[in-house]
Amino acid sequence: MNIRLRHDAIVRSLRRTGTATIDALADDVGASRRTILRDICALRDQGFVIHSEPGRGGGLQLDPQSVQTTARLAVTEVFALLISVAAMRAAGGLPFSDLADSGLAKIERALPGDKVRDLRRFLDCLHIGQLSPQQDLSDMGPMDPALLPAFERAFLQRHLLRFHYRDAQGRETKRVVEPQAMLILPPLWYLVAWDPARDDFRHFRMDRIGTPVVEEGATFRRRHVPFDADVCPYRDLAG
Amino acid sequence: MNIRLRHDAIVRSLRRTGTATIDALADDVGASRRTILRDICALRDQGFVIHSEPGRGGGLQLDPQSVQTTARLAVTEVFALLISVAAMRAAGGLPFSDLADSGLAKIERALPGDKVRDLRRFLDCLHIGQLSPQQDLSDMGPMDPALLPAFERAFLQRHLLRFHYRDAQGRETKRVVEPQAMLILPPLWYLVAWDPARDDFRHFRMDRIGTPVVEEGATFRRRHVPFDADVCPYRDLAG
DNA sequence: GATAATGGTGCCATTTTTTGTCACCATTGA
DNA sequence: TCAATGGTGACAAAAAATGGCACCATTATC
Repeated sequence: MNIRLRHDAIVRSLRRTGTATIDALADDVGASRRTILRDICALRDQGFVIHSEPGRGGGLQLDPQSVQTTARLAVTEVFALLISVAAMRAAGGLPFSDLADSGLAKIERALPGDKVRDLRRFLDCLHIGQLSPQQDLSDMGPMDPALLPAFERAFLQRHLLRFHYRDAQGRETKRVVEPQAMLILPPLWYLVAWDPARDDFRHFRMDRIGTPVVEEGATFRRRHVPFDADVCPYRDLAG
Repeated sequence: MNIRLRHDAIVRSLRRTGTATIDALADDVGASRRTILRDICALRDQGFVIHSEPGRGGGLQLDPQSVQTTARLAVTEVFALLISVAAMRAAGGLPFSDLADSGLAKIERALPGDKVRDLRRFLDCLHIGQLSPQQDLSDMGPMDPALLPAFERAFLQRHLLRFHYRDAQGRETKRVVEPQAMLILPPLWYLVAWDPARDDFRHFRMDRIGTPVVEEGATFRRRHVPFDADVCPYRDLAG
């Protein structure tokens, strides 16, 4: 039997029986006593909490709280989870935000190294806040999640972004900007960008941005994004 | 080299180089051509999308969208993630809530069957809403995450809960109640319970509940919890 | 059409890892 | 004391992974 299947079988058996002796497990999964002991070691290394009681009447016991699950996640899914938990924390937090963080940390550790670096650099560009209750959301449009890859690429490789923008008054303008940060004020997202044509920062509400095009040829340098009330008064500033 | 490490190395190499030939990969990770081919097979089985182009100028190419990660999560961590994403969605949502859901669905599928049932039943008891801005949070205390297991047990096995409760005026009372639901108004949590002594529903703010004791002997039946404005006016009701 | 570069498969001997067996130790309750 | 239990080390046997080889199919280039 495959070693991973056997590990799963041992966990199942322990969950079912509550307490089991090594010999019972060996019988159950069809392996030798020694192998079971090696498996128990491996499972403990993997984070399962298995209590053992020596002596007559003893045995092995799996802490049900430590039952774990493995899932394969795409990078974008990990990203979405990170944002959700971070935004929730910014919104006031839940008693279990710490637990969620520890889960996410495990997920992050499992990511390939370069993806972690990318993710970190992208997350560094994110600023999460709370929307003031006065904000009028009546005209909020949907945002296309498919935009994300373009933004990620523009942010990570410092490429200029070109898009059409429709402002609060419905005026449409063409923009070529340096994407410097993302501002999240659930449920709104803003792109904070340096607009070279206007020589100033501008905030663009993501649901008002037309399909963006990454300008592969041009790069820019990062600027200090001032997130104070003067520059970022939590409203649409892209006039 | 360990087989898993080599698989990781291959994925890294493919990500770095874009397109690579089998021989180049073999050189890179220090294995034979045959082994690389077997590894590619295994990676494809694991869900990585690897395009291959035969003939001169061909090679292997990893679909960057298919990079995946596996993490082992404890059940409580899964629970915390579910709550965070659900609460975020209730608070207005993010453009990526759907992606987060798809990630969580994968995680949930990987959980052992009985744990999924428990989790569902517990989640059914959760009601997530938004706090009205008028709520005074100045006296908000910390909530002990260690309370969770007791609540989970009480909910799932329909056991009465006994605890001390300190109301908004600071009065302390003893309670023995039927836990019927949890109301989450970030950052506050409420226990919605039927209080047999008062023959009515009561809302208890979680941070005002003393260490709860599960009454193993007594069980109760579930009641319809009315979540309308009359019964749940988003304030502390446990008078 | 020939040729070289590429992905892909089957076979088998060799190397590495995993497994089983055995002897032994420590702890516990009867 | 004794029997039942968890735990460790050593070593040979069994199983799995690996490398090398021959060979096939496809493709671009000469």
